[in-house]
Amino acid sequence: MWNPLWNSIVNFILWYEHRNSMRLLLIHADRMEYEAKKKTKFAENIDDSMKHKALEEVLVVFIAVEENDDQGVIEKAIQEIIDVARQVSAERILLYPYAHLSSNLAHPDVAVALLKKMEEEIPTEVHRAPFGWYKSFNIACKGHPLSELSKTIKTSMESKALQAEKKAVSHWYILTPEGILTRIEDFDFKDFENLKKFTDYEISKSRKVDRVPPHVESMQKLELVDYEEASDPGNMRYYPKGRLIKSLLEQYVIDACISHGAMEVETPIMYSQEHETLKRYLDRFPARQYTMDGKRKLFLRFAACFGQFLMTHDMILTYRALPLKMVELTKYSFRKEQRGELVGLRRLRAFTMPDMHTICKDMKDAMEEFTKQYKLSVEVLEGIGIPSESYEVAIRMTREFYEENKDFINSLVSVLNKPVLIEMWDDRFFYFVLKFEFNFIDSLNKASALSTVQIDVENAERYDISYVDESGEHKRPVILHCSLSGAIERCMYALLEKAHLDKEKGHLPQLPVWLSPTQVRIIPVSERHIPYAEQVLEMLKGVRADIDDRNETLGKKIREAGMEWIPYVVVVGDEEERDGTVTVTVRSESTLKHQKKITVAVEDLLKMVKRDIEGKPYRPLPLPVYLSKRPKFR
RNA sequence: GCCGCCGUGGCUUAGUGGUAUAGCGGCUGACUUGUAAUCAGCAGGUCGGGGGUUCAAAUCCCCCCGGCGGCUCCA
Repeated sequence: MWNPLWNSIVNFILWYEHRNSMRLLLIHADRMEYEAKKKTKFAENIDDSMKHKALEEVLVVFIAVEENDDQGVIEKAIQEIIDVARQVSAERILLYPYAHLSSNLAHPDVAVALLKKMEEEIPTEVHRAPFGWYKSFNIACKGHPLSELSKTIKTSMESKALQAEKKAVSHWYILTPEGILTRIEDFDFKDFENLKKFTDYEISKSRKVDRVPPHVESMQKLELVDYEEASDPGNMRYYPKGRLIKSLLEQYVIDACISHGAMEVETPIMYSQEHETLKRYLDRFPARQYTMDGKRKLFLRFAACFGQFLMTHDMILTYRALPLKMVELTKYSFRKEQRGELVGLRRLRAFTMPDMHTICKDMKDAMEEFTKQYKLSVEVLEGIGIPSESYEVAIRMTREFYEENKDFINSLVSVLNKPVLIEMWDDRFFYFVLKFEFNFIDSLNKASALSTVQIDVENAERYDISYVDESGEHKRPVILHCSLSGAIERCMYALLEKAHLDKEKGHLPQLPVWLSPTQVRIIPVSERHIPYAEQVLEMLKGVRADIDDRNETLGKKIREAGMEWIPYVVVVGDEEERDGTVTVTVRSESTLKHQKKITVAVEDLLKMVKRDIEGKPYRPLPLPVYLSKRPKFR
């Protein structure tokens, strides 16, 4: 009898991770007897009748009152208890404060008050064990199917906020560069296949797929990134080549932010769960948080907003400094996304993104900045290797914002000169009034947001951020949230998926040259050509080149260079050595059947590669130069 | 989180009740190569983990972990 009871208590504690909820463990017992032995420092004052009780045919309700529990929770809990009591035909109820059900307890005064309230409001015979005493107890659980139940009663506050969001009704349109707003059911998608896919994805939510996305196979085969079973799902392992690509993208994107005028900062990755301002966020999105319950309860950030807003709160800001931009490359942002949503590099639980915030004087300035960042996002994605044909634009806003700023919205649409998906809400349910996203559409017709900018009209207030205007008055700024590229990992996903889409069109899959781990592979025809290969390597300064010195046939080395997606494959033998040239297979101009081969001077090859990578970050080869010395990672 | 499918050497995989198959990769040797896999030999497996059924489990049952897909969700 004791084992099942304690098992159920332990399971219960392990099972529930929810925050801000009252926790109940209900045991229908033949008999329950307790005795208050000794006071703890939280002990309530009680008369003798409460010190010892023995009850029969009783529903014992072990209760932990949690932080933020309120009247709404109490009502729901009472209803729950009454329902169970009726179901099991219990004659009486015993409320038994049991702190061990939770690691997030309410203040003792609050807990006692709420327990008393429950005692008063339960209509049947009800008893209450004293709060804050060390008690011995002896329970005889009946052991029928309903005799042991555990319940978590969630706060009504939280559910109200979530319910409101769920009620947000979306109106969908397509807006053309000519400024014509059409309801989606009336729009002719004939020439806009990708936009159709995106719209279907957003609205009809039909997402039938029976395949592993292609980028997952690529990221593993190319030895870029892999799953790490020993970690939490969605936390990846990066091999040297994957780390290189990620580093280069990170550098490129942060450079773009800085040359746009942003100040790079760094803020903590973890924050206190008790912090007044941050708490409200947590209440709204309790399940998506990585939390750590040590001596101090902490949670891991999901973006750099917290750190930057807390920093801005402490700053002295005048109108002269605005618009003011701050950026952090978040390594990492943590979001405990639901298990079933994590796929390869598409959605992770730990990811890196440029998170830039712009403090603007007013809505007018915010809109100006919004347009600049919209255009910059186009450039940045282009630079990364994701052209505008690969993604579709969504603009989401309140109806009010649209009605007041039609020309402005039209001007955004004309930037890329193609129709965009519009989502409108009658009321503002989120912290922003306007946002755009660029959504990559993959080979399985799934859409993923890359770049995004939002106009935030709520957080200046929440974080008490203000600036002093020309007349010396304190004013609330409007804040822009911007992620120029979206998550870096997601850019890698998009590049790999794009390579796969190109392959389906008959091209050889490839990464942009500046991101290719090996840019030039030098293959000596036989062992005696290795010294010349080394000479060529020496001349290719500032290029990631390596030498396949393995004891393999030429055919095999060529094949493997191809399977590594290497953009320039150089073969050197007697002829090249004699003439001081190289024979290069240019991947971007080849197909599997017909390879484009050119014989050029080494300097000319160097010029070709340099032209490809101009203006992009460079890092050296992440692996040994000689292939014979390389490990295999999988 | 819920539902479904999956998990065999580093990788891909055969094997549905009698302790396991092959290829690639690795190591050794031969060959010294001219544009997408040279030949031979050798080594390598607690069949994701735990429990159960059975004389006997990779195979059947239960639980857990991990992967994929769907639902839901994405500050």
